This record gives sequence, C-alpha cells and structure tokens, in this order.
Amino acid sequence: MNYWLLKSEPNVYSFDKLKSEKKGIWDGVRNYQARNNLKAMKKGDLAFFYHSNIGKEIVGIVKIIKESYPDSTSDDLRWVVVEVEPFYTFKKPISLQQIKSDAILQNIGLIKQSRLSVMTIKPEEFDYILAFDN
DNA sequence: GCCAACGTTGGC
DNA sequence: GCCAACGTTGGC
Repeated sequence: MNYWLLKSEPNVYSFDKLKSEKKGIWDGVRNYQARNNLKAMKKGDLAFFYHSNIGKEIVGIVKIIKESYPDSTSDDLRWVVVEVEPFYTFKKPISLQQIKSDAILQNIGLIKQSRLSVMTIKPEEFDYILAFDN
C-alpha cells in the first residue's frame, strides 16, 4: 500500500466535482516524473487531493480504483491515467501554510518539489497529516 | 503580475 | 552532450 498526493486547480477540477461525479479519470499529466508515479499506483492506494493556486490546501483523500492505462486525451502513448473515487473529506482542509510551518513536514514533496503534480507521500507523513483532522 | 524553480527544445 | 532560450507551474 502506497500513499500519494494529487494536485488539481479547483477551477479546473475540484474535489467537490469528483464527489458529485462519484469517480474520476486523472488525465492530462504531461510530466515524466508525475507519469511514473501514476504508473506505480496500485488499486486500493490512497492519495491526498490538493487544491493548487486557489485554496492551496489538502481537501480530501481519494482511492485508486483503476491502475494506469493510456491517456485518451493524448495521441502520444507515453501518457497514462488512473481512475479514482472520493474516499474521505477533511472536516477542515489542511493548508499549505500549516504544512510549511510544521517542523515534522519540512521534507514533504509538496514543499520540496512544488511543481510536481503527482507525488509520493511517506506513510508517516500521511498518518501525521490525517491526524490533524481529528 | 511577478518570479523562482524546474522541464523541454534545439542549435552547435 | 552541453547549454541557452523558452515554456510551464504554482506560490506570493
């Protein structure tokens, strides 16, 4: 079981939209490192859903329900998608500011590699962030 | 709107 | 294979 973080601009594709649609295809990734992370995802893995640009906060968790397959929004076979469904909604979203100001989370990918849209989250980071919500 | 931090492209 | 120029992402 691995943990991930997926970024989306909420004005393009928000967590609320995913919830209203019950499941979603994570398409449009055009970066090798992000693509490699998509390929490494297994059914049942969990991922934080982060709103970039607007909100700048982790708003929920999604579950990977279908492993990677070619992205139909590109005719280039290098790119892939996964399918996700809503798994958990944070009672109170975790802001980037909160993550940045936490000594434990200084090495999280969200801070270290701010431009990457699909990244891994260490199990201890996942548990630690989830505990904020209780 | 600006800029830092990348990633990509293309000339050599 | 190097590197300059350019494009993109995302925080501020």
